Amino acid sequence: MDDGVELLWRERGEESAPRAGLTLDRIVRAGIELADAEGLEGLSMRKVADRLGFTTMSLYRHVPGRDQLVALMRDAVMSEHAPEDPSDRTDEPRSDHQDAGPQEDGSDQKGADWRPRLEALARQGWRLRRRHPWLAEVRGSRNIPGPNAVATFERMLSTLIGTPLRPHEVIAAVNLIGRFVDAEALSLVEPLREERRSGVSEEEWWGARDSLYERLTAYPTITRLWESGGWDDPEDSFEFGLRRILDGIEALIQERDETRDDSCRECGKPLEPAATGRPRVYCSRACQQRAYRTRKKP
Amino acid sequence: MDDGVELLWRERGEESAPRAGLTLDRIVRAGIELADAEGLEGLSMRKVADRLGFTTMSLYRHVPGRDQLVALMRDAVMSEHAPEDPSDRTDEPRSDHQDAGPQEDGSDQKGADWRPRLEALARQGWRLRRRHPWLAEVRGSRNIPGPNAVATFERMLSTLIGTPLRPHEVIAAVNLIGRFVDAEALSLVEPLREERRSGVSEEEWWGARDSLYERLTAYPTITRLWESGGWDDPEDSFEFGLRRILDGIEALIQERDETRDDSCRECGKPLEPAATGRPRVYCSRACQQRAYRTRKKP
DNA sequence: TCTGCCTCGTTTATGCCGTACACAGATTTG
DNA sequence: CAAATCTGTGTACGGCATAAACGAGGCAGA
Repeated sequence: MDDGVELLWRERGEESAPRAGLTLDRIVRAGIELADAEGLEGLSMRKVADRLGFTTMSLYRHVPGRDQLVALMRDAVMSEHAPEDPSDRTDEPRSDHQDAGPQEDGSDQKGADWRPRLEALARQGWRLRRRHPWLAEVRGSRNIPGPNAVATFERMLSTLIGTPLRPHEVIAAVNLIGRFVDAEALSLVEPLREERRSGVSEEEWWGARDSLYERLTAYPTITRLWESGGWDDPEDSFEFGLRRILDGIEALIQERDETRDDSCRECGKPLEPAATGRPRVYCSRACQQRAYRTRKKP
Repeated sequence: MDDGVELLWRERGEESAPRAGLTLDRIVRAGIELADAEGLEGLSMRKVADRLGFTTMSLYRHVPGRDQLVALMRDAVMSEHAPEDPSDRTDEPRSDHQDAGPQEDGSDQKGADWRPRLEALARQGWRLRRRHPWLAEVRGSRNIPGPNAVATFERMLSTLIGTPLRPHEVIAAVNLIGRFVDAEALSLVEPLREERRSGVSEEEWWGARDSLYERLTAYPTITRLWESGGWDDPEDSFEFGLRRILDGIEALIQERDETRDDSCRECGKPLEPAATGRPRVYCSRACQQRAYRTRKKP
């Protein structure tokens, strides 16, 4: 029954006992260190407790169970606003944007700068997952988002809300990016995990699989690509994928831009064009008002 | 040391003992049934053995270990060429394509039909993963591909090899699609797994998390999207994502098409344009020959 | 000062998991 | 016919999450 919502969203006050004894924070920090070093499957209640010098069961006085510990670790780690990594080509605009909230303050129209903003956020997620690869290993459809996860989500949504995309498309696009980053991160961890477990490097292991490669010569396309060096220095799969997906989203925005007039900018429902005068943008007075209010609020 | 390559690629002959006794095939089939019903984490050697009426350790006479069993299950399942599911919108062309091999037989130029072909293969993978959701749960970077996995890969590559994409781009694009299908499948399984484990439906569970939703009202973009019904009937995330990614690939192909002349069609290296006459397509006589040979071979 | 409760950590135990190893019966091979 | 090989069994180990009962210290009120 205890799902950890309260734990995740608790006020982060001063933990009263600074000296000895277990605290939630200490447990979470130990968990993060452990997972950084050994991956999520290397994270066991025993090991966390050992690292802190307590017995396994002592942890359960502070955390309901392993799953909730992981949730706490996740949110803790998301609060590290990963600083710029110079090794990233970041096309991020230097001007600092307001973190959240659409910026239809007149100066730029219809969120034209969505792409660099969204790209920067995707890269930030990517950087975070390279620092803590186990993040991508946290699976499940019932991960309660903590404050930091929600803030990131909010920020990503806000990049697209100024575009002509319909509400459910904004959400779908952001989810797509999110899943993409996670998928890339996952295929980044897996080699690490295998190397840890086996002690054999990836390259070495695959190199010892000659009997497999011999069979592959029977496939013409694979062989042809092999011979023309397609595997010699492969594309950076994150960069490649991100670009493709952003291009795809851009194409959709373009499409919506051209046919903008037939759907409400606020709720996405189709709207019949006005017979005379300026083309309509909202399907109803209610939507117009709502848009006005939200534009005004923040 | 036994990695299962031989097992995966063994000739599938008549298993000599038809009556009693354990066989690899029986074990693999039992494993598939179990995983279909209980997911990959519900697959244990004990349960497989029980289902067959043998002891746990008897399995190890036929399979080196759990991991290799899973690999065998994977390849077994990939041989089911999933028939058309009428619930899919399949834009697959009706004319049956040769399964493998580039088709530069003159009739169609530069693989213009790559998109429906690649899309059909992605959908086929998606169908397979809906039938056997545990497929997406098989993780790891050292999964030895069986004959069926390689055949699928070959077919996907062959759709793009006729395009102006460079070799490493062909590979990156196919990998992107593959990871996308897996990621979607993974987020399809997870709710199932949670429901199995907890006995509570997804909807019910999230519905009971009021205390979370209240906190969300503090985020303007989320609230705005919520109020305009963005979550009411969400986009089909597989369809949405697939379209975006294919659009992204299409954009890249377009780009390459326009600037085709500056890279070798065979090896992708940049090539200087011929001073006179017809623009060059290959960077060297060697590449030209290689292309000719591979065009001729199959 | 005594009493009862509350917090925190410990001890013990249950039931899963993969699989190493020694053994036994059957079957095949020399 | 004897030896070797194949197949299946039983037991055992070390790992995991966590349930339940227990004990020591602090602290409030009588």
